[in-house]
Amino acid sequence: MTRVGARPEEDGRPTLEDVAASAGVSRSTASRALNDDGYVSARSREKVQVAARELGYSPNQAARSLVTRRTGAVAVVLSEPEARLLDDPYRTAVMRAGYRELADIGCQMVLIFSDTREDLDRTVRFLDGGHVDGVLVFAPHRTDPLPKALRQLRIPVVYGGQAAGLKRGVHVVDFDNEGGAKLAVAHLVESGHRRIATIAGPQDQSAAIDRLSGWRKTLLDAGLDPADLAEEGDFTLTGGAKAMSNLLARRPDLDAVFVASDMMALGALRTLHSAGRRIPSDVAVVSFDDNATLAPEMDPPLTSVHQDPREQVHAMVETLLAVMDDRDLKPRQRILPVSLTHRASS
Amino acid sequence: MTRVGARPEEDGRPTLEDVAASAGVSRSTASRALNDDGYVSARSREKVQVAARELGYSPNQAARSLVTRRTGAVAVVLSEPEARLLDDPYRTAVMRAGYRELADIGCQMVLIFSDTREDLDRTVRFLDGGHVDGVLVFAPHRTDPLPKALRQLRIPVVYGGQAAGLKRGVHVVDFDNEGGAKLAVAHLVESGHRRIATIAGPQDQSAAIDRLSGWRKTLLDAGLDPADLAEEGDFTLTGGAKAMSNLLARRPDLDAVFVASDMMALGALRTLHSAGRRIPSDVAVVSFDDNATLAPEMDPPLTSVHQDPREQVHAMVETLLAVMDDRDLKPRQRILPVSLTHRASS
DNA sequence: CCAAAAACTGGGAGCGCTCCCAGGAATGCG
DNA sequence: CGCATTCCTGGGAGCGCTCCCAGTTTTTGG
Repeated sequence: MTRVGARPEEDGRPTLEDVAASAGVSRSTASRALNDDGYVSARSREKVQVAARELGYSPNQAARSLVTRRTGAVAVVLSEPEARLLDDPYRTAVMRAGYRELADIGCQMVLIFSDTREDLDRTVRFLDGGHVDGVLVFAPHRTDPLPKALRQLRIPVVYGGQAAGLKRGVHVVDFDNEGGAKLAVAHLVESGHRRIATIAGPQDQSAAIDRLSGWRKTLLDAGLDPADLAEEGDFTLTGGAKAMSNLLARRPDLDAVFVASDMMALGALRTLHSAGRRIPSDVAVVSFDDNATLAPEMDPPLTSVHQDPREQVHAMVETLLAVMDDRDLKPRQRILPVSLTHRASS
Repeated sequence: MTRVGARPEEDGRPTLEDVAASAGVSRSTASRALNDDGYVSARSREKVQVAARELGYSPNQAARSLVTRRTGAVAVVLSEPEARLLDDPYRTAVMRAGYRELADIGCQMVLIFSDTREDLDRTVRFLDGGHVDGVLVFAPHRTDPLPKALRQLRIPVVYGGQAAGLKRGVHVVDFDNEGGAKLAVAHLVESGHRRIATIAGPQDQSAAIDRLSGWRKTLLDAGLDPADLAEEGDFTLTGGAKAMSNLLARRPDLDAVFVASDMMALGALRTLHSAGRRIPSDVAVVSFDDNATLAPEMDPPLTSVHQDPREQVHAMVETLLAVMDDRDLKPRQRILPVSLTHRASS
């Protein structure tokens, strides 16, 4: 067996020891040079960096995290039935935002879809296995068993939106859903509308519940009657379309509708168009999400309650870092403000 | 300092040594029992399992992968400009499918969005850092510098769709884009249509190019003239709508259109509706993707060329496993067949 | 010019695991 | 009953890294 060179040839991956040898310094010095901490002379640092580049060195993460007890990875868990997820542009935006925000702090995102019962076990096992330093969880459904299962975790967890069944003791970053709905409906009231319907989201989700209650409260405050004017959708396009036709059938006289998501609004618009209603003159429409690729692109462009996924994830990461810094930080509940983006549909 | 118990209390995480001690066996035996390999007596195995459960033991993955040289993770890289990605339901489906398929073989998916120039460096560094055992790459754009950069990787890579600028030497699983387009257009020809337009995808992507050429070839074979009947979209809803109105302006006499994606078809339908054309009697529409949450839900439901993301990812994972098994497997180019799903739009 | 401080270096220990190997216990068979 | 075979066990080495510490060199300043 003829083998050229020393260790690096063994399996193609040079180790820190190889770099050190090639640079003519010790492993310790090489480590200090590459992580630049501690005292290293400019000469040594230079030599080490050159050697590392020449050998194509990249540190073995497993070895590093074995001793540092840090993985440099954060999990983002999306707990939602499959079909929903595909349809929900807000979730897509969240993934993207998660990736960016975590990259900004030098962390890798590990995306986890948790849906079925067996997913739950696997998810918990994974998260508890030391693969990641922290977890961001989106589990909108109130009956979701995941949040309870996550209590046993030994790593920091931050929730995006209310965590099912865990009022206290967890870190949450949510949007002001009720406030946003009030904003939207108040705007419709001020514009002179009197028969303001709503297409609500599924009432097993806090966000949907809060948006519905915001609508109801604002109507009552304005002395308007909400009876017969609410219909529940499922946050999908077809769900929105169906809810809209139900509403039209029941209350053909409605003059405005507050829709709890952009996607459902897309469906509602389709129904309104084929029913020959003009927007906003016959029926004004205001929705919720203000998704960048949906709301402004519709016909007509939608007035929508603006919530920025990036902002939410940013706040979540901020909280996560705080918890990693101080393990028994007292639970933080942050409610982010929302605003109304005014467009042609109202 | 009063401290109860032994090591486990130190930082809350019991080690294999702790489990072994608690079970009254050696570390080696405990390891064998938990990974069930080698010889372990039923008695020992039982004791170890009980101890592990009681202590809430979960193995330290860093330590394990340090010695096994396996991480149990596979990266899925999506290289695409931000805006595109949000809009593209096929990509969402790919993420989901990737998660499922990888979970099935006991691997964790690490999702990576690579978009900007700096992403590229970070991505390569990460992939080469030993975080993952293999990579699945979706880089549809021909000018994308990523595939070239990935050549230096020391771990297996499999591409979904043609890899930019790398004809040979890489593993690819693609769909038969040209064949699918031919299927679609042939169907329109057989139904008696003669002025068959197309809304193509961006011509910097292989898939889009192949679909366009499939359309062209089929027309020529049928003795039809493709002149003035092709318009380029960008795979988005609004892009599809715009392309459709351009086509209508140029060729008001068109009687069918082959659209290169469901999303663009959604836009095209909108334009056709507001132009008062009836579907399929005035204009027949056939699209590409057959996305489960789009094609069947449209008005009318779309005839579409069916390609299953799950099938593609499955084949990619299969290939990946083969390469991990045999590092210098000769490059595999798999082309998956597609079929036509017939619905009301044609 | 010399002691103290600061700057720098290398070796050793050890993170928690798997794998190899030597040795002991149980079992088989002539 | 003796010996080979299978079964089972524990100890040791070592994966590649970081951190600690002791030792050496350089710089500082009275």
